Amino acid sequence: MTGKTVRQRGSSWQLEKRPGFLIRRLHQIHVALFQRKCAGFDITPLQYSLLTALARRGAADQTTLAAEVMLDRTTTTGALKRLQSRKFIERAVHSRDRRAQMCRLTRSGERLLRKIEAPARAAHYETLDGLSKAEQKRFIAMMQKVVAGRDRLSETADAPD
Amino acid sequence: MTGKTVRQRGSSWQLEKRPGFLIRRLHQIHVALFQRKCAGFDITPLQYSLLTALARRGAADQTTLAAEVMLDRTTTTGALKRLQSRKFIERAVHSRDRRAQMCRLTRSGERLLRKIEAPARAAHYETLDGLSKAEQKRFIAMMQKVVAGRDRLSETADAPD
DNA sequence: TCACAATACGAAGTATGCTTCGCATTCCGC
DNA sequence: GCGGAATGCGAAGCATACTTCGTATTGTGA
Repeated sequence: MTGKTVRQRGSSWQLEKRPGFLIRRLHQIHVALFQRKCAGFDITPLQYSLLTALARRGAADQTTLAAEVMLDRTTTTGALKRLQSRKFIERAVHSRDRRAQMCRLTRSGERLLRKIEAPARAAHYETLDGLSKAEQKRFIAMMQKVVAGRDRLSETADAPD
Repeated sequence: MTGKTVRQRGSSWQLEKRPGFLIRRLHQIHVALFQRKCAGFDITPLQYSLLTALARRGAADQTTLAAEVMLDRTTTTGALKRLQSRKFIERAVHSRDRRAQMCRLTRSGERLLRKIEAPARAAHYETLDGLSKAEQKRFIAMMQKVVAGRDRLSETADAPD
């Protein structure tokens, strides 16, 4: 109270210019948009990613799926359980490796995936509304560039400080 | 099993090209990097945003802070409580409006903010490693463009489908 | 074969982030 | 000054997301 507060010195930089802050906002916007566009289905972006990965692979254990969508195993398991409880996927112990839970789409899951594709795609691209088509392309390319090379979870530049 | 699965038809598009997926990865990368760079302080990006906002304002009620960092009230309250429990901020009922909780930095919070600024800034910019300086500038500008106009939470294009 | 490493999970704990509901207080029109 | 609207919070519930620790199973080398 008596002393001078820290407030906004020359060295501070605006919240709205920090990459991390903007990224969080983008994420927030995308999730909200996805929920809106896919309202009737009650599916989250993560669940959609998992269903997609499962469709591509046909069947897979949870660790493989986690790697596919770039998530840790625990979070992945939680989402898969929720999908299972809604009968979109089946989970069963692998026949030859009883440690593993093999997952696959149910008919219902396949149907869902077909119906949700259009609105999901719309949500993904509407997130970048405000950018021109050309800018969107550049933006996506840049994101891929940033993400490239950081394939492993938490592997974010092992260089020393 | 008997029928054909959904797997990867012409209309499906790769996980790694979806804006939303890439944004989630960026967010993930930034958070991990922030934790690494600011390891000794045990502060999250959100907490850092709140401390910054508080420093700028001097003191503020929770709703104002939530708007400042673009978060819903409940999440903000949770983070503020954690900051309070670690004595980085004080929370007290407003003298003239007993509904409101006024927050302000403690000395300890001010000290923390000064010490954490450099590594935090480094984390924000290292997130965009892989892009040249010029690209980083364009990237940030594009993010601001996307975010602009969606000021309110969940306000993600009120246009009809 | 038998100890040991690697693997696939699960449980628990913490933090973020949202929604809906409800309470207390304040403000505002009359 | 009084009744209802608006405001600031809190609680509960769900989903994401990470870490650490423990357990069961498999594979491997001596």
